Amino acid sequence: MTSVPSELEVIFARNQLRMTTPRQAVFEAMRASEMPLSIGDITKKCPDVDRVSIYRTIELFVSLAIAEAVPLGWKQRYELTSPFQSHHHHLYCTSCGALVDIHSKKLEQLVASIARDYDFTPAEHKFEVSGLCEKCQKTVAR
Amino acid sequence: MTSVPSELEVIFARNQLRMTTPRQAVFEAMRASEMPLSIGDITKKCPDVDRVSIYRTIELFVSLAIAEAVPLGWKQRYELTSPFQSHHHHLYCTSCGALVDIHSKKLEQLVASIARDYDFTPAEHKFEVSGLCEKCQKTVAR
DNA sequence: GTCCGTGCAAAGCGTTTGCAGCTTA
DNA sequence: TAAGCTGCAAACGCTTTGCACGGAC
Repeated sequence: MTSVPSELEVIFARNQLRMTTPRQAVFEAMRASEMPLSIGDITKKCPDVDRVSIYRTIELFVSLAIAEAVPLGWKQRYELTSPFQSHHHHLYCTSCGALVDIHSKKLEQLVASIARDYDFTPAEHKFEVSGLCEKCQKTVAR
Repeated sequence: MTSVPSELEVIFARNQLRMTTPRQAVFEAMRASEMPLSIGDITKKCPDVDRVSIYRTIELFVSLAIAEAVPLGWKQRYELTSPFQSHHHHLYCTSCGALVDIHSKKLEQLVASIARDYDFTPAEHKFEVSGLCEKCQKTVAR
Protein backbone atom coordinates (compact mmCIF):
# COMPACT_ATOMS: atom_id res chain seq x y z
CA MET A 1 0.00 0.00 0.00
CA THR A 2 2.83 2.28 0.81
CA SER A 3 4.58 1.38 -2.42
CA VAL A 4 1.97 3.16 -4.44
CA PRO A 5 3.30 6.25 -6.19
CA SER A 6 2.66 9.13 -3.89
CA GLU A 7 1.35 11.32 -6.67
CA LEU A 8 -1.53 8.94 -7.15
CA GLU A 9 -2.25 8.88 -3.45
CA VAL A 10 -2.28 12.64 -3.40
CA ILE A 11 -4.81 12.82 -6.22
CA PHE A 12 -6.99 10.26 -4.52
CA ALA A 13 -6.82 11.97 -1.17
CA ARG A 14 -7.57 15.34 -2.68
CA ASN A 15 -10.71 13.91 -4.21
CA GLN A 16 -11.67 11.90 -1.15
CA LEU A 17 -11.34 8.64 -2.99
CA ARG A 18 -10.13 5.36 -1.59
CA MET A 19 -7.02 3.57 -2.66
CA THR A 20 -8.15 0.04 -3.35
CA THR A 21 -6.54 -3.09 -4.71
CA PRO A 22 -8.40 -2.99 -8.05
CA ARG A 23 -7.49 0.64 -8.62
CA GLN A 24 -3.87 -0.09 -7.90
CA ALA A 25 -3.88 -3.10 -10.17
CA VAL A 26 -5.30 -1.15 -13.10
CA PHE A 27 -2.86 1.69 -12.51
CA GLU A 28 0.10 -0.67 -12.39
CA ALA A 29 -1.01 -2.48 -15.51
CA MET A 30 -1.12 0.77 -17.40
CA ARG A 31 2.15 1.98 -15.98
CA ALA A 32 3.93 -1.23 -16.88
CA SER A 33 2.70 -1.15 -20.45
CA GLU A 34 4.64 0.52 -23.18
CA MET A 35 1.57 1.02 -25.30
CA PRO A 36 -1.98 2.22 -24.79
CA LEU A 37 -4.27 -0.57 -23.65
CA SER A 38 -7.83 -1.42 -24.57
CA ILE A 39 -10.35 -2.37 -21.92
CA GLY A 40 -9.88 -5.97 -22.98
CA ASP A 41 -6.12 -5.71 -22.59
CA ILE A 42 -6.45 -4.36 -19.09
CA THR A 43 -8.92 -7.09 -18.20
CA LYS A 44 -6.35 -9.69 -19.22
CA LYS A 45 -3.60 -7.99 -17.29
CA CYS A 46 -5.75 -7.78 -14.16
CA PRO A 47 -7.33 -11.24 -13.93
CA ASP A 48 -8.30 -10.73 -10.30
CA VAL A 49 -10.27 -7.60 -11.03
CA ASP A 50 -13.84 -7.84 -12.19
CA ARG A 51 -14.48 -6.39 -15.64
CA VAL A 52 -17.07 -4.08 -14.18
CA SER A 53 -14.51 -2.58 -11.83
CA ILE A 54 -12.16 -2.05 -14.72
CA TYR A 55 -14.75 -0.03 -16.57
CA ARG A 56 -15.47 2.02 -13.49
CA THR A 57 -11.81 2.53 -12.73
CA ILE A 58 -10.95 3.63 -16.25
CA GLU A 59 -13.86 6.03 -16.23
CA LEU A 60 -12.62 7.40 -12.93
CA PHE A 61 -9.05 7.73 -14.14
CA VAL A 62 -10.16 9.59 -17.24
CA SER A 63 -12.34 11.95 -15.24
CA LEU A 64 -9.42 12.64 -12.92
CA ALA A 65 -7.11 13.13 -15.89
CA ILE A 66 -4.94 10.30 -14.66
CA ALA A 67 -5.50 8.55 -17.97
CA GLU A 68 -6.81 9.47 -21.37
CA ALA A 69 -8.33 7.77 -24.38
CA VAL A 70 -6.17 7.30 -27.44
CA PRO A 71 -7.88 6.72 -30.79
CA LEU A 72 -5.67 4.04 -32.33
CA GLY A 73 -7.03 2.21 -35.32
CA TRP A 74 -10.62 1.25 -34.59
CA LYS A 75 -10.62 0.62 -30.89
CA GLN A 76 -10.35 3.10 -28.10
CA ARG A 77 -7.26 2.59 -25.97
CA TYR A 78 -6.12 4.15 -22.71
CA GLU A 79 -2.86 5.54 -21.48
CA LEU A 80 -1.63 7.34 -18.38
CA THR A 81 -1.22 11.09 -18.66
CA SER A 82 1.10 13.83 -17.65
CA PRO A 83 1.84 13.29 -13.99
CA PHE A 84 2.67 9.67 -14.70
CA GLN A 85 3.80 9.64 -18.27
CA SER A 86 5.15 12.48 -20.35
CA HIS A 87 2.68 14.04 -22.74
CA HIS A 88 3.11 12.64 -26.22
CA HIS A 89 1.38 11.45 -29.37
CA HIS A 90 1.75 8.48 -31.68
CA LEU A 91 2.83 7.32 -35.06
CA TYR A 92 1.08 4.09 -35.88
CA CYS A 93 2.15 1.68 -38.60
CA THR A 94 -0.95 0.16 -40.14
CA SER A 95 1.07 -2.66 -41.59
CA CYS A 96 3.08 -4.04 -38.67
CA GLY A 97 1.34 -2.28 -35.80
CA ALA A 98 4.49 -0.54 -34.63
CA LEU A 99 3.91 2.41 -32.35
CA VAL A 100 6.29 5.32 -32.03
CA ASP A 101 5.91 8.01 -29.42
CA ILE A 102 6.14 11.56 -30.70
CA HIS A 103 7.14 14.52 -28.59
CA SER A 104 6.62 17.66 -30.59
CA LYS A 105 6.96 21.08 -29.08
CA LYS A 106 5.75 22.61 -32.30
CA LEU A 107 2.53 20.64 -32.09
CA GLU A 108 1.86 21.84 -28.57
CA GLN A 109 2.52 25.41 -29.63
CA LEU A 110 0.24 24.96 -32.59
CA VAL A 111 -2.59 23.77 -30.36
CA ALA A 112 -2.22 26.87 -28.24
CA SER A 113 -2.04 29.08 -31.28
CA ILE A 114 -5.11 27.56 -32.92
CA ALA A 115 -7.06 27.76 -29.70
CA ARG A 116 -6.16 31.42 -29.43
CA ASP A 117 -7.28 32.09 -32.98
CA TYR A 118 -10.66 30.58 -32.29
CA ASP A 119 -11.12 31.93 -28.75
CA PHE A 120 -11.03 28.47 -27.31
CA THR A 121 -9.70 27.35 -23.96
CA PRO A 122 -8.06 24.06 -24.82
CA ALA A 123 -8.32 21.21 -22.36
CA GLU A 124 -7.18 18.18 -24.28
CA HIS A 125 -6.03 17.44 -27.75
CA LYS A 126 -5.62 14.26 -29.73
CA PHE A 127 -3.08 13.82 -32.46
CA GLU A 128 -2.27 10.51 -34.08
CA VAL A 129 -0.64 9.78 -37.38
CA SER A 130 -1.07 6.45 -39.11
CA GLY A 131 0.89 5.23 -42.07
CA LEU A 132 3.81 2.99 -42.85
CA CYS A 133 6.99 2.75 -40.81
CA GLU A 134 10.39 2.77 -42.47
CA LYS A 135 10.59 -1.00 -42.55
CA CYS A 136 7.14 -1.58 -43.98
CA GLN A 137 7.53 1.04 -46.70
CA LYS A 138 10.11 -1.22 -48.30
CA THR A 139 8.36 -4.47 -47.55
CA VAL A 140 4.84 -3.72 -48.61
CA ALA A 141 4.47 -3.93 -52.35
CA ARG A 142 1.50 -1.79 -53.26
CA MET B 1 -29.73 7.95 -59.93
CA THR B 2 -28.22 10.45 -62.25
CA SER B 3 -28.32 13.07 -59.56
CA VAL B 4 -25.65 11.27 -57.59
CA PRO B 5 -22.37 13.17 -57.46
CA SER B 6 -20.32 11.93 -60.35
CA GLU B 7 -17.19 11.67 -58.23
CA LEU B 8 -18.85 9.00 -56.14
CA GLU B 9 -19.97 7.12 -59.23
CA VAL B 10 -16.44 7.23 -60.56
CA ILE B 11 -15.02 5.75 -57.38
CA PHE B 12 -17.64 3.04 -57.37
CA ALA B 13 -17.11 2.19 -61.01
CA ARG B 14 -13.36 2.11 -60.60
CA ASN B 15 -13.76 -0.43 -57.83
CA GLN B 16 -16.47 -2.39 -59.59
CA LEU B 17 -18.99 -1.62 -56.92
CA ARG B 18 -22.68 -1.03 -57.42
CA MET B 19 -24.48 2.17 -56.74
CA THR B 20 -27.43 1.17 -54.60
CA THR B 21 -30.17 2.97 -52.78
CA PRO B 22 -28.76 2.30 -49.30
CA ARG B 23 -25.32 3.50 -50.27
CA GLN B 24 -26.76 6.65 -51.75
CA ALA B 25 -28.88 7.25 -48.69
CA VAL B 26 -25.92 6.93 -46.33
CA PHE B 27 -23.80 9.16 -48.50
CA GLU B 28 -26.49 11.82 -48.70
CA ALA B 29 -27.06 11.70 -44.96
CA MET B 30 -23.40 12.35 -44.35
CA ARG B 31 -23.19 15.03 -46.99
CA ALA B 32 -26.21 16.86 -45.62
CA SER B 33 -24.85 16.86 -42.10
CA GLU B 34 -22.71 19.65 -40.80
CA MET B 35 -21.14 17.48 -38.16
CA PRO B 36 -19.64 14.00 -37.99
CA LEU B 37 -22.28 11.35 -37.41
CA SER B 38 -22.26 8.25 -35.27
CA ILE B 39 -23.59 4.95 -36.57
CA GLY B 40 -26.72 5.58 -34.53
CA ASP B 41 -27.17 9.03 -36.06
CA ILE B 42 -26.93 7.63 -39.55
CA THR B 43 -29.40 4.90 -38.70
CA LYS B 44 -31.91 7.53 -37.65
CA LYS B 45 -31.32 9.59 -40.77
CA CYS B 46 -31.77 6.56 -42.99
CA PRO B 47 -34.86 4.85 -41.57
CA ASP B 48 -35.36 2.77 -44.71
CA VAL B 49 -31.89 1.28 -44.54
CA ASP B 50 -31.22 -1.74 -42.38
CA ARG B 51 -28.70 -1.19 -39.60
CA VAL B 52 -26.59 -4.00 -40.96
CA SER B 53 -26.30 -2.27 -44.30
CA ILE B 54 -25.26 0.91 -42.58
CA TYR B 55 -22.40 -0.86 -40.85
CA ARG B 56 -21.32 -2.44 -44.10
CA THR B 57 -21.62 0.79 -46.02
CA ILE B 58 -19.61 2.79 -43.49
CA GLU B 59 -16.94 0.13 -43.46
CA LEU B 60 -16.86 0.29 -47.25
CA PHE B 61 -16.69 4.07 -47.30
CA VAL B 62 -13.82 4.10 -44.85
CA SER B 63 -11.90 1.49 -46.81
CA LEU B 64 -12.41 3.53 -49.97
CA ALA B 65 -11.37 6.70 -48.16
CA ILE B 66 -14.73 8.24 -48.92
CA ALA B 67 -15.28 8.71 -45.20
CA GLU B 68 -13.16 8.61 -42.09
CA ALA B 69 -13.61 8.10 -38.38
CA VAL B 70 -13.44 11.12 -36.11
CA PRO B 71 -12.70 10.61 -32.41
CA LEU B 72 -15.08 13.09 -30.80
CA GLY B 73 -15.72 12.73 -27.12
CA TRP B 74 -16.33 9.06 -26.39
CA LYS B 75 -18.01 7.80 -29.49
CA GLN B 76 -16.54 7.23 -32.88
CA ARG B 77 -18.14 9.42 -35.52
CA TYR B 78 -17.85 9.49 -39.29
CA GLU B 79 -17.41 12.23 -41.81
CA LEU B 80 -16.85 12.46 -45.56
CA THR B 81 -13.29 13.09 -46.70
CA SER B 82 -11.39 15.08 -49.23
CA PRO B 83 -13.14 14.55 -52.54
CA PHE B 84 -16.43 15.41 -50.89
CA GLN B 85 -15.50 17.64 -48.03
CA SER B 86 -12.38 19.70 -47.53
CA HIS B 87 -9.82 18.20 -45.18
CA HIS B 88 -10.13 19.70 -41.74
CA HIS B 89 -10.06 19.05 -38.00
CA HIS B 90 -12.21 20.03 -35.06
CA LEU B 91 -12.46 22.14 -31.97
CA TYR B 92 -14.99 20.60 -29.65
CA CYS B 93 -16.59 22.42 -26.74
CA THR B 94 -17.10 19.95 -23.92
CA SER B 95 -19.64 22.22 -22.30
CA CYS B 96 -22.11 23.08 -25.05
CA GLY B 97 -21.05 20.58 -27.67
CA ALA B 98 -20.22 23.22 -30.24
CA LEU B 99 -18.04 22.05 -33.08
CA VAL B 100 -15.75 24.32 -35.05
CA ASP B 101 -13.94 23.19 -38.16
CA ILE B 102 -10.25 23.99 -38.28
CA HIS B 103 -8.25 24.35 -41.44
CA SER B 104 -4.59 24.65 -40.55
CA LYS B 105 -1.91 24.61 -43.14
CA LYS B 106 0.69 24.59 -40.39
CA LEU B 107 -0.73 21.41 -38.97
CA GLU B 108 -0.57 19.67 -42.31
CA GLN B 109 3.00 20.80 -42.74
CA LEU B 110 3.82 19.59 -39.27
CA VAL B 111 2.45 16.14 -40.01
CA ALA B 112 4.69 15.93 -43.06
CA SER B 113 7.64 17.20 -41.11
CA ILE B 114 7.16 14.79 -38.23
CA ALA B 115 6.67 11.88 -40.59
CA ARG B 116 9.90 12.80 -42.32
CA ASP B 117 11.76 12.94 -39.02
CA TYR B 118 10.64 9.46 -38.12
CA ASP B 119 10.92 7.92 -41.60
CA PHE B 120 7.21 7.37 -41.75
CA THR B 121 4.96 7.48 -44.79
CA PRO B 122 1.87 9.16 -43.42
CA ALA B 123 -1.51 7.96 -44.63
CA GLU B 124 -3.96 9.56 -42.25
CA HIS B 125 -3.81 11.78 -39.23
CA LYS B 126 -6.26 12.68 -36.55
CA PHE B 127 -6.23 15.96 -34.70
CA GLU B 128 -8.98 17.12 -32.40
CA VAL B 129 -8.92 19.72 -29.68
CA SER B 130 -11.47 19.76 -26.90
CA GLY B 131 -12.02 22.54 -24.43
CA LEU B 132 -14.33 25.45 -23.86
CA CYS B 133 -15.65 27.76 -26.55
CA GLU B 134 -15.64 31.51 -26.11
CA LYS B 135 -19.19 31.57 -24.84
CA CYS B 136 -18.80 28.77 -22.32
CA GLN B 137 -15.58 30.15 -20.87
CA LYS B 138 -17.60 33.01 -19.49
CA THR B 139 -20.65 31.01 -18.55
CA VAL B 140 -19.11 28.05 -16.78
CA ALA B 141 -18.21 28.94 -13.24
CA ARG B 142 -15.47 26.57 -12.20
C1' DG C 1 -18.58 2.40 12.56
C1' DT C 2 -19.56 4.63 7.97
C1' DC C 3 -19.63 5.07 3.62
C1' DC C 4 -17.41 4.01 -0.56
C1' DG C 5 -16.14 0.56 -3.78
C1' DT C 6 -16.37 -4.19 -5.35
C1' DG C 7 -18.14 -8.42 -7.24
C1' DC C 8 -21.89 -10.95 -8.92
C1' DA C 9 -25.86 -11.46 -11.82
C1' DA C 10 -28.48 -9.99 -15.34
C1' DA C 11 -30.20 -6.76 -18.47
C1' DG C 12 -29.26 -3.84 -22.44
C1' DC C 13 -27.14 -2.46 -26.65
C1' DG C 14 -24.22 -2.19 -30.37
C1' DT C 15 -22.03 -5.10 -33.79
C1' DT C 16 -21.22 -9.19 -36.50
C1' DT C 17 -22.46 -13.32 -39.15
C1' DG C 18 -25.20 -16.55 -42.30
C1' DC C 19 -28.26 -16.99 -45.76
C1' DA C 20 -32.06 -16.54 -49.19
C1' DG C 21 -33.97 -13.29 -52.35
C1' DC C 22 -33.76 -9.09 -54.96
C1' DT C 23 -31.33 -5.52 -57.67
C1' DT C 24 -27.73 -3.64 -60.41
C1' DA C 25 -24.80 -3.60 -64.30
C1' DT D 1 -28.17 -13.32 -66.65
C1' DA D 2 -24.92 -13.40 -63.07
C1' DA D 3 -22.86 -11.54 -59.29
C1' DG D 4 -23.16 -8.27 -55.79
C1' DC D 5 -25.89 -6.22 -52.19
C1' DT D 6 -29.64 -6.11 -49.03
C1' DG D 7 -32.68 -7.36 -45.33
C1' DC D 8 -33.97 -10.53 -41.90
C1' DA D 9 -32.92 -13.35 -37.98
C1' DA D 10 -30.06 -14.65 -34.65
C1' DA D 11 -25.77 -15.06 -32.37
C1' DC D 12 -22.16 -12.63 -29.99
C1' DG D 13 -19.62 -9.76 -27.06
C1' DC D 14 -19.01 -5.47 -24.91
C1' DT D 15 -20.90 -2.20 -21.56
C1' DT D 16 -24.14 -0.79 -18.09
C1' DT D 17 -27.13 -1.26 -14.05
C1' DG D 18 -28.86 -2.94 -9.33
C1' DC D 19 -27.86 -4.69 -5.18
C1' DA D 20 -25.78 -6.73 -1.05
C1' DC D 21 -21.33 -7.63 0.97
C1' DG D 22 -16.63 -6.26 2.16
C1' DG D 23 -12.90 -3.10 2.82
C1' DA D 24 -10.78 1.65 3.42
C1' DC D 25 -10.43 5.39 6.34
